[in-house]
Amino acid sequence: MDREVTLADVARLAGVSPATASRALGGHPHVAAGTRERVRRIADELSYVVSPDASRLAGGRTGRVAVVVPHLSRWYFGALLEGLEEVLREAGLDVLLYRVGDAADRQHFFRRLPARRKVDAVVALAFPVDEAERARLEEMGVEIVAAGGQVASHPYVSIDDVAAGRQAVDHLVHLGHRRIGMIEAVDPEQRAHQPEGRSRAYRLALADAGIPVEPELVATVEWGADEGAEGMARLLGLREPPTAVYAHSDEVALGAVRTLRRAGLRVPGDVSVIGIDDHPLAALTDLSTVRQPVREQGARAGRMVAATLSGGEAGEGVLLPTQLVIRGSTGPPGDAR
Amino acid sequence: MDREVTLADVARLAGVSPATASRALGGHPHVAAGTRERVRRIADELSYVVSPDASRLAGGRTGRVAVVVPHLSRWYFGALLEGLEEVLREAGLDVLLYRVGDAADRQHFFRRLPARRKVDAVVALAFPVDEAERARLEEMGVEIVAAGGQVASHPYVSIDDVAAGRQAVDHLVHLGHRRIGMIEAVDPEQRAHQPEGRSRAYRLALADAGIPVEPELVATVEWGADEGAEGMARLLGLREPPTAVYAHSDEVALGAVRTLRRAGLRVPGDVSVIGIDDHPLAALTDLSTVRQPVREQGARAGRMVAATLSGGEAGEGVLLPTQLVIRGSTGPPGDAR
DNA sequence: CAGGATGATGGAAGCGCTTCCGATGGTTGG
DNA sequence: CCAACCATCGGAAGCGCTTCCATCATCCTG
Repeated sequence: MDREVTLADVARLAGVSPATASRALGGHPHVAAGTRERVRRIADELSYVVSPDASRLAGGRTGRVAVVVPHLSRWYFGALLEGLEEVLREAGLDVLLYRVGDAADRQHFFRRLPARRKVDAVVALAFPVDEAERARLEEMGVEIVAAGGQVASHPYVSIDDVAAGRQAVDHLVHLGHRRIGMIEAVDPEQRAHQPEGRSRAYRLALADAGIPVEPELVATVEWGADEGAEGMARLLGLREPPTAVYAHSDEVALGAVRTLRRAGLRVPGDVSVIGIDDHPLAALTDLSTVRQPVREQGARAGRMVAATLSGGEAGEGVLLPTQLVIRGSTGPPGDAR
Repeated sequence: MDREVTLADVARLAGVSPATASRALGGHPHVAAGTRERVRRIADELSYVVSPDASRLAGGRTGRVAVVVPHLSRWYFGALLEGLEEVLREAGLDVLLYRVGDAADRQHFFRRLPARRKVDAVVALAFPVDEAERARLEEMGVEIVAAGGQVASHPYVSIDDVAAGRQAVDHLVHLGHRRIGMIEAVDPEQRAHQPEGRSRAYRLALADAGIPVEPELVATVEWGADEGAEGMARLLGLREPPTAVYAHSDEVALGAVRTLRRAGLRVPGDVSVIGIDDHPLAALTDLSTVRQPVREQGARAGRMVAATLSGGEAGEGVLLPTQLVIRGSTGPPGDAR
């Protein structure tokens, strides 16, 4: 079993001291250009890689980043993670995965992790980080980047939820719908006060169209397809049901569609349905939606992390564009084609 | 910023040397029971946790396990990972995530990771590990556990793919179908020679039922809903199309259903469709399937890892049971209800 | 051309832990 | 009652790296 290649090996081969070798590799100043080159070349030839453990112990970087995510089995989070992981891996950073669901998890996470200085940065995936938590991490010298959700005063990459929601609702309005319902999903595991752009978009769009907002047309459910189905049932129970429904996400919309079919109603003949995300199954089920670039958000967040850790600037927040995708689940009202 | 609690602190408080403290915490022999107790109590009070970095550097464990997974955005892998992560986190182990897709990734992974001794164990999620790779890890003292796929001669937790497939196909046979098609999905990123139990099950079930296997009734596609749709189209193009179709997984089955609907055929009136997995959307779309306990497989794998790392035995392989779930996508042939 | 400033490098300490090697003192058996 | 043992514990040496500090060799300025 061949021994590990150490810094000392590289230094010896390059004819310098370990101290200089370390500086050369770390890109520190006060190292002659020639020396730096030589050390780097030797290191490369030996395919030397610093030991994260030793480095970290001695006060350096760990080469690891924590990724915090509330769910793993939902497509959205998986795709986000996939984009992120790829970039991070290519940047030579290891990904430490933490699923943090409820409040207890959160508390535990924020108390434990930074104290052990296991990572150089944390990426919060669709995961609101509050001010106190942010301060805690900052204090410990850990960088933060958010993807799929904004963190006040921190680099993030996300979509404009309000704009996305408006694309969806405006589409329904343009089709001529006046009685538009919303199935609003809340995540029970997340803190309640999430500023819900998608819901706000609904009210804004209706207001702009001069349509009064009727509270009974808003069904609030927990996130999920079954819950979406239930929300739709609620809407169907109204004296005057909506002719179109805007769902918080595609999974919720898919649930709504099922309820409609079971009720013998045609989509979009009797009721139009639109979601948000462009989940792979949306294409399959011919669901109109607003596409957001999920993998891309993860990848961008990854690049931001890599950039800050290599000394550069992460840049400020980025909002990626969304795009209305019209499929077969939306049409003019009363169009019993 | 309060300093980290170190082993030295614990030792001092307990009135012993760091050496003894380390042994006490590590559960080594040759430590008086009383001393061990005392040290542990003090450590607990101070909520001391060993620094993985220092421990690893000094030749101990890292407290980390690598999880290798070919995909992240598919429900199956996410669910597997969710179960695994939860158990590992509770056991105090950190999860290092590696997505390893194609052959190049694999090679890179197996060459790099173990050499840097970053982890104590690796869990391969639905990821065949070949003999050479296994040997490489073993040689470096890294434990291996597989979930959702067997690894010869290593602890694993999985389902019996052949049995699951038979449950599905037998169901179609029992309903009276004689002309049964199969949409077989292969993962382009995985090595080709995966021993496909689900496909074997098809041939076995037909043989048992005395139905000749006709090659034209087997459509092989890449994994995915769209691909499933395409496979179904192929089957529909046959002179005599099948009256029932067995799909490799629910996503594939869902694609098949879409093709059938577009073709104006009723499910199950004209064609029955069954998948495997019990994907959340299967319930939603009323798809018959064979349920497998996905999260549970991940969790079990996690427990196996935790067990081996704490010195116990992981136990041999475990096959979890699957269960036929009859929904509305399967029915007797020619039942145009 | 001298004195200080600046740049490049090596020496050495030490991060927090594990473990080898001995030292110590109590046991046991002949 | 003494030698041989053994269980228990402390001392100390690193693991591989970063960084502080000291040391020279240059280089500039006046």
